[in-house]
Amino acid sequence: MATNKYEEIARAAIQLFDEKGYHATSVQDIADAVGLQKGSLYHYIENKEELLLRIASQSINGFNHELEIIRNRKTPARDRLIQAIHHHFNIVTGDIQMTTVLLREAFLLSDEQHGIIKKATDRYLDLWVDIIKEGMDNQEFRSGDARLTALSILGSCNWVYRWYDEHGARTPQQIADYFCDLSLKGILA
Amino acid sequence: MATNKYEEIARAAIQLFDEKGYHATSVQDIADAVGLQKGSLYHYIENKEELLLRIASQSINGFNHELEIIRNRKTPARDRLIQAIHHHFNIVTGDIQMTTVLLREAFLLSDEQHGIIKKATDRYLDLWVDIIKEGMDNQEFRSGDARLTALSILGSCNWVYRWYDEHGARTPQQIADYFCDLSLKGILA
Amino acid sequence: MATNKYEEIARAAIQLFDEKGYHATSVQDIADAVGLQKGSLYHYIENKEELLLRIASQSINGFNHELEIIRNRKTPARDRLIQAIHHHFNIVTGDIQMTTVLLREAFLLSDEQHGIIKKATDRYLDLWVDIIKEGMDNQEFRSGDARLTALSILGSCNWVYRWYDEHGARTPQQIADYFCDLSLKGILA
Amino acid sequence: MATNKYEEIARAAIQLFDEKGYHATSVQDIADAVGLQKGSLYHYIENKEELLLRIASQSINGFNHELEIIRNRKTPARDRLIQAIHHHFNIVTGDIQMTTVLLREAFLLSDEQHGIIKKATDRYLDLWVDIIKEGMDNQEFRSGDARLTALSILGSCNWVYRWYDEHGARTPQQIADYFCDLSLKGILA
DNA sequence: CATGAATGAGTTTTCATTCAT
DNA sequence: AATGAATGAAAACTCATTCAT
Repeated sequence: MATNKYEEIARAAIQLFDEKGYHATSVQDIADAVGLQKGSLYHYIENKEELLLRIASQSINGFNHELEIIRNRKTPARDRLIQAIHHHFNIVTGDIQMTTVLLREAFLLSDEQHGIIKKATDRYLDLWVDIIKEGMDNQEFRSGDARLTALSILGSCNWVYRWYDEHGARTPQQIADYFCDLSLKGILA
Repeated sequence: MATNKYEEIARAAIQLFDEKGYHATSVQDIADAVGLQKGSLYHYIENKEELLLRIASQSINGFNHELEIIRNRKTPARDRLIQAIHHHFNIVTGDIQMTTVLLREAFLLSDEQHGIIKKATDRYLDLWVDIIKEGMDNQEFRSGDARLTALSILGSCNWVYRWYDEHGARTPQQIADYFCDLSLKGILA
Repeated sequence: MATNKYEEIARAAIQLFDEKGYHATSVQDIADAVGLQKGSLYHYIENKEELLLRIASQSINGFNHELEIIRNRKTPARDRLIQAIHHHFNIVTGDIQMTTVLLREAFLLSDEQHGIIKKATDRYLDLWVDIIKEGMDNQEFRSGDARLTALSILGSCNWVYRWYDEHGARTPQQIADYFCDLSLKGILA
Repeated sequence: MATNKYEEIARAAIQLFDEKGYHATSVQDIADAVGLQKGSLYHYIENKEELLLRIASQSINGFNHELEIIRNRKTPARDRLIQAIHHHFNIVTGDIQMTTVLLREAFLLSDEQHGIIKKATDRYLDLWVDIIKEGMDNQEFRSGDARLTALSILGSCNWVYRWYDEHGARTPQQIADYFCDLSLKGILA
């Protein structure tokens, strides 16, 4: 399944951190999941915390990478906002466990390591704000507080990790479309 | 300050669980915070998990109690939705630490105890759905998937616990107003 | 035997550190020796290293305390040197295990903690140097390098921890007398 | 530098055992120091303990070999004692790290292996005793307890490993001369 | 009500050694 | 000769909980 041992370990850790939380997952649990002895894990990871850091980093980098590209497109802000929402849904629903680790467990890192993640998630928010601000500036969007608007939309998109069910009736695409519509037009008749 | 010792303990626990997470907070930490010996805590709590359960229960009950009332009012759905958002903001910003414990730590409870919290939070969502569905039925709101709509609005309101800063420029009231406007009318010009 | 639990633990540790060395002695070994569980030890010590530090500190403080007094006496340097040698023998032979820990194991402490011991042992040497220098100045002793002389005499006295046998034929007093004679008059006929 | 790989490994081990002690030095540390993988070391050594044994053996054999020759010379005991002291200083100051390993770490060997070293160091003491006894018998030296005398002189010479500084003001030769003078004539004016 | 000693199971991590390649 | 993955035992330390006083 996994292309190499580290990936296998990280995948097991992601699943366990998602299910039980970082601290309730022992190194023994991870070792059991990949069929290694506890001690052998340390060929692949430096320690448990570094493993969490790598997982969280990989996750937020995935979010940032493409949003960076979307932000820079020369298309209407409205189109880019829709792309941003779809992109976000793709990542969250594509690996909901890893997203959960990022959003719920990363704060457990030591200040220094958490700072790395914090910086990257702040960057992610900034990209959303950029798009919205441009839309407000060119009057595609009603004027307002771009940051608050971004926090509102991003909040509803982030929350998805708490309720999305891959066996549910709707595809991620459909849900994302619905969320786009709500964000753009609101709920009033 | 605290009206009794249990309240004092719970308050210390809330603060510590918020800062460091449930598992990273030791019973010793809590004891230190209230100036008791570890052993003495057990006169007031049954065990650490029960303490978490009580905190989470108190929190979600606070959310549910008034929303129950709001839902039952005979006023337009639009008004009740606005009240729901304001109510939510009041509770989150009124005790952001307790909200954090509810939203981020409660899943660490054993299945049985987590079930209690899960049922109550599901109930909370249902109340939002009820209001929205009524608005859709009487054509105050555009027709759509009331549950998805509730998840979207509730998501953006829940996320507030991650970024709200009591020393920020805007009052909770102002932010809530802004969020109501966005939910109702969207961002398009 | 021991007047309190910490003393009991320290005594067990001294004996084990002497026999097997600090690193070859596990916390479990110490716990076994005093009939406690491993975890219970930590009511009395902060950690294993602090235990070593306390033992080494107690030991060197014992050496320094009385030599300080001897150095300050207004008696001939020769008398004080003899007292110093006797004092040293008393301490070494009175608790040869603790002396062994001080002389052989203290360097294993972290730099910071070892620094504390190093400073105190340097002080001890200085006291010997003081006495010898005064003897050289007032011509009780042949003139020479007081520090080298001190290192020579102290060296032969320290080495005692390696060979002294409490079941041997001579009492510490007798050995000390013999060493005094050698130091003062040499071996030549 | 090293003539072969084993020498290189032993040299690295000597340095590390001196700095950190035997148990605080991991096989990994030694491997790192010589630029090999941990596993590769085992082509050159049987195990860590055997490495310590070989180092300690080499060290004590160096001490014994020439003292054997000195003891057997047909020259006055006084001359041979002076040669013994100079010889000892040459070895200690010529490789103070190896001497440290011999004097401070060898006791960590298992009983059987430590026995080998113990026998050789006992032999070394015996050679000193022989010389001194001959000096006492032929009245070059004052009569007395030859073994105690040897322990006194050897002690001050051994202690050198604790304080000798190759960047110090005096050469090993000068220090040895000074120690010879003290041993022979004492410190009294 | 409060203490603090004691527990015992648990945690993460280290490490000397082996061995197939 | 060299590697590096794997082991398994052991290390120091933590912690929620109990209970006699």
